[in-house]
Amino acid sequence: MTDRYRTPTRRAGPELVIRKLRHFAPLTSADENLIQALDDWRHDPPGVELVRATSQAPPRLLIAGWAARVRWLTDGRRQILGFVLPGDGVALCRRPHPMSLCAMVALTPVQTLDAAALMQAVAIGPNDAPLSVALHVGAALDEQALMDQVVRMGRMTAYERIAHLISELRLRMLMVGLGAGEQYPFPLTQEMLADATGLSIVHVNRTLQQIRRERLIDLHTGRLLVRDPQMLAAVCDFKPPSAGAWKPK
Amino acid sequence: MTDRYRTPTRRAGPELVIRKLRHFAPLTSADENLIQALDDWRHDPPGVELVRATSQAPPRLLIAGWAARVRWLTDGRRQILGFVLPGDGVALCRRPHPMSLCAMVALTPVQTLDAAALMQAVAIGPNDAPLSVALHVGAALDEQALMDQVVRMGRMTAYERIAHLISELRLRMLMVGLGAGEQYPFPLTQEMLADATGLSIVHVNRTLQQIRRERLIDLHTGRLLVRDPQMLAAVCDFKPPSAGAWKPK
DNA sequence: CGATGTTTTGACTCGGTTCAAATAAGGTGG
DNA sequence: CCACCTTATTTGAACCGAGTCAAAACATCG
Repeated sequence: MTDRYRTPTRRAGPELVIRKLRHFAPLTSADENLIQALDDWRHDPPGVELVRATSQAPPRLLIAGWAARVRWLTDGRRQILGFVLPGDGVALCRRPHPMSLCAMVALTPVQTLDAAALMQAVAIGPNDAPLSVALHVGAALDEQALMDQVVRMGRMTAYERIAHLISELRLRMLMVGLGAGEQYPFPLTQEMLADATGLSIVHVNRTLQQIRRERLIDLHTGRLLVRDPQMLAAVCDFKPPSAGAWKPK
Repeated sequence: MTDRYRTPTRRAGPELVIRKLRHFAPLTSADENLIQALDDWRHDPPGVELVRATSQAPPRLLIAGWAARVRWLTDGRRQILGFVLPGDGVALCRRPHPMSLCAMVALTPVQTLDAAALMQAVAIGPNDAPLSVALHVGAALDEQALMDQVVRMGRMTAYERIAHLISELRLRMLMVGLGAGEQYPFPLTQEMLADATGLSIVHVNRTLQQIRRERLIDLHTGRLLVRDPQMLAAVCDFKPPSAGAWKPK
């Protein structure tokens, strides 16, 4: 695999996180400095279990590369519960609890940053401090995403599921400032999409072709071009997480 | 509808909650008294929105009757995200956040109890107080249930989905002491089961018949008899929420 | 250049949906 | 207690969305 997903420099990485959290609360410059100052980097190759389902993992931030939250059935079937994008947390849960709720696996080469100092600061400060609020809103959005995942697989057609998932990923990338001009990095294989949408690989392939044929998206070699974001959202009843949760720019 | 689901007396209701939380942490008698002392009751008929998706609701405890967390697509399709059983929380989320994440609807006549005093006590006390821990574990289990829901609909057959869902509900009822001798209240219609499992009503019906034919369960007029809990769990790879989260009796 | 993983295509099958109608169960009012 | 209404369950038959199997075409990388 190329190092296409390892691009962020020392400064650009934390910048992603700040950009995301600023959507949720007006960070103080102290907050931003705190995030900029994180420096315990770590690189992992694809396939690595960043979080094990059974044990508790230390909190980190994903700075570059993609990961997925995953569950396996004993017979080998795999279900992806959600994707983890740059700027998202890894084991950032604030519940004081010995068990992490599911495994997280790197899908590409991945860079993470230790976030213990961040969580420490939040734990000490008041519950309504901007940083704390921002993290809570982020956690709420994660939960919303999990609910969207349920609705997709419970009540949507293959076509809608994929359009909806892509709409979600697009919005999340937009929020952290990844991609420009409706062009985004998209390192997912069709197998990963299948495991995330509850479809077979073959059917994902055919459905993608249909969406492409209808000129809603373009998808080649790790790059996604969303030709018609509005139509893409319309065909699958995609609605950005409800008003009030965060204010888009 | 009968008043089959309105049975708990003034004392038996809170008892359910205590029984549940005791699985998660050794409550102090002060904790238990606090719960017993809650007394702002409320009764609602089936169909009532206990929580609206858009606004924030005050925290309550469900004491009698069943509810469901629900999402609607604009064309009317409905998805049930999970069921809420006696002893469970209603809007018990501890995130200080203006948005509730999805609607909750009463499926039967329902009794709830105001839990503001409970949340207040927890907010004041330390984070590792037993009561606080218990609520956190409860929240973690809720999240696990949501993940199970994803796996069911993403990667399981109709037969497995229903067996798995019933296994989950059985375990949760066991935990609060509802039902005895493998016989449990079961107020769900096949339409509700369909909306929860992502299947059609007709197919739920046929699948239930198959499970009955195989003598795993018996299901009549609001009562569930689990004839073979182990086999029921085995056929769908059901595993109780991972060890450490709570210790079954 | 071969080796490996990913995407694509075709043909066939099947699990689950849909539509429509019959039957059963509960709830209500006389 | 019966007649009636409504809602829930059950059945049958036709259909279709998505899965499976197998092989070909592409990419990417060492």
